[in-house]
Amino acid sequence: MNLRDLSYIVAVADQGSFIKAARVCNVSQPTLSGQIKKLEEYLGNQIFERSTKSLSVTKFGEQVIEKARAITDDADQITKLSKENSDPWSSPLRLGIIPTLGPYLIPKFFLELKHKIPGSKVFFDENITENLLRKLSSGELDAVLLATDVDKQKFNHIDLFEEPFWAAFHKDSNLRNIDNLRSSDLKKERMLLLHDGHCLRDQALRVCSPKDIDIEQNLDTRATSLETLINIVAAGEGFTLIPALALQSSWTTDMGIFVGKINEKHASRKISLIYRKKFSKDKLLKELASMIVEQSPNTVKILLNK
Amino acid sequence: MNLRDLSYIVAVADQGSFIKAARVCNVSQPTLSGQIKKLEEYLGNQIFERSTKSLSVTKFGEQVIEKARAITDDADQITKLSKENSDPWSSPLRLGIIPTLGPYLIPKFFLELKHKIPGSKVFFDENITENLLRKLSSGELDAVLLATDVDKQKFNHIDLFEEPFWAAFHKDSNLRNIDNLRSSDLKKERMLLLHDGHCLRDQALRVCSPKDIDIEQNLDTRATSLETLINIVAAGEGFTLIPALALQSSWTTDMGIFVGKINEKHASRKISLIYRKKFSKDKLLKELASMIVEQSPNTVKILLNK
DNA sequence: TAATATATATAGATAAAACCTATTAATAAC
DNA sequence: GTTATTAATAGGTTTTATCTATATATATTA
Repeated sequence: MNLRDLSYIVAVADQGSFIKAARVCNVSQPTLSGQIKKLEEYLGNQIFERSTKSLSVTKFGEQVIEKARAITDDADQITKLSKENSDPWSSPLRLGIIPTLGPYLIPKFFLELKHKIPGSKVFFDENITENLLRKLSSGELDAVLLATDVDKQKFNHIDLFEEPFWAAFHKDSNLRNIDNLRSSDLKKERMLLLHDGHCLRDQALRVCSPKDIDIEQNLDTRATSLETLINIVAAGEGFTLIPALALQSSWTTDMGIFVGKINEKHASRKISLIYRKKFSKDKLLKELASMIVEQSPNTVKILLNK
Repeated sequence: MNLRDLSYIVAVADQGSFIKAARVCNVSQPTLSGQIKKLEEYLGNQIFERSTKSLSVTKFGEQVIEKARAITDDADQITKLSKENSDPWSSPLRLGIIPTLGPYLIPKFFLELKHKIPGSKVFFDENITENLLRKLSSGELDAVLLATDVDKQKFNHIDLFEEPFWAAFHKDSNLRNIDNLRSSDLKKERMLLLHDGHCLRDQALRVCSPKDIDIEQNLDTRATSLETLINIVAAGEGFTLIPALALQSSWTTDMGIFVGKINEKHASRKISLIYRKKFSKDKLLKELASMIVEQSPNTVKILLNK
């Protein structure tokens, strides 16, 4: 049995003639007759009763043709699906992003994307790195925006920019008096951290491991968001590291918090777009990547310019 | 696109591996890979994202596989249909029969048929010859039982038996005194006839055209059934011709009607089973024909014995 | 770091099938 | 009897599916 054969019998049923059906199917009449004969032999039953001057459908043929119509219709739907899908934006891009980046980066490019590509749709999943990579591997997500290097064998990556860390501290902190802030200055202060799993936690610890934090005994702070950290800083409990994009001027104006950029090369994190090596819509991701870089502030546009 | 290709992608989706799917489909792995690749190229979109150590289905692939499952399921149904249909009695035999034969012949073979072939089903259509032949041509009926010769070029026929005509007359009729009844005897009496279209009407007129009937002016009787005719005979209005199978002994015992066989060769009609030349279940009809002959009384079993 | 095992892709050859043209057969209409 | 129409048959060509053998890529193991 064969999709083509089924379309042949549907055509004969519709046209009431082998010759006409052959024309509709763009084949010669002997081809059509032969294929239908073979199908009937394969099925062991006649579909048509034919003579030179009359053609009728057997009871069995009626049942077969009904199914054949369903099949050819579904096959047409597959063709239609593939036409629709040849627009890479026909289905939403499923994009994962870490929580310390999502709320600050998404507003910078999302409106522009909607504007430049009106049909574009993005489904965002804000989650910690580990979960995002698992979902990326399983195909639940199409791409993820991370601040962590990943296995270059397993995934492709487009580096977007280098995001510097800033220190955020209380107005009464000693740090306020330091002009050119360095990580060594921070080691004297108490550092506030996010929960396990947040890559920013590890990044902050890599930049500096200050006093008063006994990582081994898990006695450090474990906030679930940058906002919470800032609130603790505002309460005078310590300082924290903030990635550049998350900085808000209102912290200084309303909350008595001062911020200072850490002037060291390693005091930053690299933001990359990660996707599966065989992901078919990689072209779309390259577009997205350049749009994100374009819409990002100059302070972070480092990587792609060099 | 191809039914086989669709079953390949369904197998890969089910097995989660090209190699395993190839085993399930009884083809080599390169064959399966090649065909799926071709299908993806034809559709212009990836169905699977594959590497040597992981396999996932694209969003597009999910939609295609859903349709592919529907298609392969329907294809299986066609195979199932053809298996069911290879029993010729899987669908009812649609059998036409003329009204002057149906009520008397059907009881003679129907129970025996049910007994010998338990799965057999017959759908009867009792109608006049013209309608039956129209339905036979169009395929609405599979075969018809007629007392009329038909175009041997167009239809096949199995002759069953020769059914003699009897005269049925009132006990006071002059015919009662005739020992060896002949058609010439009947011409002196008034003959009662069925409506136009009933073949028995024409057959009766062929046997004898008695007095008191002005066929041209349509002044003859036009009953719609043999029962009605018999009632008119019982009322003493004339005589009628009755085909042998329709004779009832109660007519004489309860209604004062006498019957006599017309001892002439042409005073009979031939009952045949007619079907389209290309009808695929002709074997089944031959079975049915011999069963009818077998179950018919000896008085009519003439044709098949010679 | 190399060796092994596993999965998919590629290459080239072979076998199967679908297809075409030309012709025949059957039937209906003239 | 001739012509027109429709389906079936015959024989040859092209296309396609399939196979085996091999290459490539990636985990796992030694």
